Amino acid sequence: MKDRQDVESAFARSNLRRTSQRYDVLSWLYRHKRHATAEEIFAAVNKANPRVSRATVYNVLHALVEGRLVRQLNAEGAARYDATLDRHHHFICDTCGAIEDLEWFDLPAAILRGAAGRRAVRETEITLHGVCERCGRK
Amino acid sequence: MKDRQDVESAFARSNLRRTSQRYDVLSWLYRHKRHATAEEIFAAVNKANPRVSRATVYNVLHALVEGRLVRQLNAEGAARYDATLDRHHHFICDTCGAIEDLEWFDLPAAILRGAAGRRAVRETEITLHGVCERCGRK
DNA sequence: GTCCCTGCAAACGGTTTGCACCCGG
DNA sequence: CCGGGTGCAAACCGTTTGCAGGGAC
Repeated sequence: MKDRQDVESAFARSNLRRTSQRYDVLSWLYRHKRHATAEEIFAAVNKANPRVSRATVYNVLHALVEGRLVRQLNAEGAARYDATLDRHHHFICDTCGAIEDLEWFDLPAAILRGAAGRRAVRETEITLHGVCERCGRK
Repeated sequence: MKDRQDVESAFARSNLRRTSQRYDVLSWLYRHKRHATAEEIFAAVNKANPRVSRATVYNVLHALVEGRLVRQLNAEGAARYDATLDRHHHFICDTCGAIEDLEWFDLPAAILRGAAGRRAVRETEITLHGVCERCGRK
């Protein structure tokens, strides 16, 4: 099963201690939808394995973000988490609040260089805001 | 004095009822640094005019965002607010957490169109993450 | 064996709410 | 005068913390 290998190799790559709770959270993120809140993750993972507490889900998410296995997205209300299997940007609907993924594209290098000046850029985050297809049809 | 005119004309443009609390908040945003949290705004405005309560600052900020006079930035922890006198992007330092403004630049139209598909885009938000000049020098 | 991780519950910070009063149009 | 805006305090929700016990390496 592919998921399991992905999770194990992610731990191997990352120098993070592999605990069952970390395994459960990361594997859930690989298997489920992006943009989940910590609370959603806690509910799902704790249901499957009650040996995972709320505080630990928060701890684990921080560790995974720190180890670059998971990406944190600051939205209104609660933070949202994505396993970083592939890079992508986001679209947020003004009307219904849905967060949709957009395929990855690069900011042209010349523009990026001009904008960044002397700062060292690690990541470019692009979020489009507007009206999603579903809301636009009404 | 220029500020006052800006604030008044912003209310005229926006169809928002002009109350003294709204005036105080918007005028403070015009006169002070960007990226202030609601709490910072409350502290400053309430000090100058105790007739402004915390709840009202939150109400007012929502109304101003709704009326497009102010932009809301979702960062870690608390939301941050900018009066939208000019458009700009942001840089957030991984090390010290500072939020710096970047001059406005457009995402090339062809790229934007490709990314958006059929969605109606109202705004493009670009946030660069990395290490700021000050932290990079250490 | 050591240190880091975990579980629990209490605390915390930012934000929202309910309701009576007030003021702008 | 009407309807939306305001002040206050309590409630709420997402998140963090302190500490005792447990598991990874």
